[in-house]
Amino acid sequence: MNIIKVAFVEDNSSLRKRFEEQFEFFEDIKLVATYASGEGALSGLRKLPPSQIPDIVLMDIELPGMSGIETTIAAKELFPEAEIMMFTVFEDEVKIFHAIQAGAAGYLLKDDPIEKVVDAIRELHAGGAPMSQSIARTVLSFLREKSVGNSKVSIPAPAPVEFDLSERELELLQGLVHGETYQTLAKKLFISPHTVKTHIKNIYKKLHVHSRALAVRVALDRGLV
Amino acid sequence: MNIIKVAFVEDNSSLRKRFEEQFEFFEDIKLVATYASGEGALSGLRKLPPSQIPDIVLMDIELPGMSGIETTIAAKELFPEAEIMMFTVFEDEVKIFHAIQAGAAGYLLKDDPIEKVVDAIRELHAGGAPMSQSIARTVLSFLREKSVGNSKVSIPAPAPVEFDLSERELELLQGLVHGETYQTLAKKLFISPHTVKTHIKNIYKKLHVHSRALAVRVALDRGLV
DNA sequence: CCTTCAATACCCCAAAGGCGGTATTTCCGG
DNA sequence: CCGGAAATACCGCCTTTGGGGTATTGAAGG
Repeated sequence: MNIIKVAFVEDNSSLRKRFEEQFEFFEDIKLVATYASGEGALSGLRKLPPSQIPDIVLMDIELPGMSGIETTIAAKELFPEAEIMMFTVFEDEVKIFHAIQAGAAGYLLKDDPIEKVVDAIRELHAGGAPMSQSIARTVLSFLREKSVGNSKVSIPAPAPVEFDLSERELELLQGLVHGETYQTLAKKLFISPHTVKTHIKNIYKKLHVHSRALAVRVALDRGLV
Repeated sequence: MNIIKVAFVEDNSSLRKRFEEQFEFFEDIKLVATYASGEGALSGLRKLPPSQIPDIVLMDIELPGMSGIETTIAAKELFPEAEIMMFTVFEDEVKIFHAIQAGAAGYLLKDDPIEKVVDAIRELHAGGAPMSQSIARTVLSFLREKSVGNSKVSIPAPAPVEFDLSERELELLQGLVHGETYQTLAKKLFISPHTVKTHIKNIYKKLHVHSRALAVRVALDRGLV
C-alpha cells in the first residue's frame, strides 16, 4: 500500500502537535511537514526533496497573514498534483466557495474526530472529494443556483427567501438589531416585556433561529431591516 | 402668541390618544388632526380648511402601507410651508438620512417625554431643527463625510473604522456571528469557556458594545467577518 | 357565524450571558 | 532586559434569554 504524504498548515501550535501525534497511529499516512503560516508553507514546500512532496495538504483556512485560500492558490500553482483539503472552524459559505475556486477538493471541520480526518485524507487521495454533510448541502445549493439561473454563478447570492414576518414582528426584529433588550423594547413599544418575549419567540420560529445573535445575522443578511 | 397647529400621523392608536390628551395641557399648541396612516393623512390634509392647515406634522416613520418618509415627500409637495418632524422608535441612520432628504426638519424618538416633544415642536416652528443628541451626531457625521470626501454624498457609507481586533478575537467574533455559544466556541477552538468569555469581553470593549446582538450587527455592518 | 391569526399578557425554569475581578505565559518591540 | 499586549484560565454574582406552556382580544376572511 502506498503511504500518503501529508503536509499540515496550521497556526495553532497545539493543534499541530495534536495532529503530529495522532497521525503516528495510522501506518498509511505520513505527516511529512507542518507549517505555521501560509508564507512558511510555500517556502518550505519548495525546499522539500521530490520524494517528500506531499500528496495532500491540510490547510487551515483562517491563517494570520496570508490566508489559507491565498496559500491554496499559490500551492496549487507549485504542485498541481497535490490535493488540498481545507481545514476550518466554521462553515462559512463564502469561504467554502472561494476555497473550491482556489482548487481545494476537500473540506474538514476542526472538531471532526481524527478518524474522520484520516478517512477524508484517504478518500481525497483516492480521487474523492470529502466534505462534511452540511458543506455538501451548501455545495449542492451552489450548483442548484447555477443550473436554475442558467447565468454565471459569480457570487453566492443572498437567496430571496420570504419569512412572512408581520409588521409588528419586523419592528421587534429591528429592535433586536439595534441591541434592545426585552425591557427597553417593551418601554419603547408601550407593551409588556412578556409580549416582547412572545413576539421574539415567534420571530425565532419564522427565521428558524434560536438566538438573538443569529436573528440579527439573518435580518442583516436578508435585508429584513 | 401664535398657536402652533400640529397634525399627528401615527398608526398606534393608544399613542395617538396619549398625545391627544397630553397636548391639551399646552396652550400654545393645538392638535388639529390625527391620522392613522400616510394615505389617510394625505387625503385628510387636503380637505382641511386653510385655517386648519398644520404648521407642524408629527410623522411616524414606521407606518404600515405608505411609509412615513413617502408620506413626508408627498406632504411637502402639498404644503411646502409645513414643517415635518419625524417620530420614530429607533435611531436608524439610513432612515434618518432618507427622512432628511424627504424634507423632514426634526427628529424625535417615541420615548422622549412629552415636554421634549413640545419643546421640539416650538423649536421647529421657530425655525430650528430639533433632534436628539445621538441623531445630531449622526447628521454631523454625514456632513463630515461630505466635506472630507469632497465627492457626492450618495449613501450613508459604511464608515472605515478600525477596531484593531486581534486575529484570535476576529475568530471569536466570527463565532458570535455564526450563533455559537460560549460552550460550542470553546470546543471548536480548543480553549476553555472562561477564555472564550474573556475574549468576548475584550471584543465588546473594542467594538463599544455590550451584547452579542450588537456585536454581530457591528461585525456585519463593518465587514469584520 | 366561526375560524384563524396577530397582538397582547402571564407563568415557570434552566441555561446562557455580561461584568467585575485576578493571574500566568508567551511573544514582540524598544 | 523590560514593558506591554495577547491569549489563556478561573471565580462569583446577578440579569437576561430561550423554551415550554396558556389565554384573551379584536380584526380579517371564509
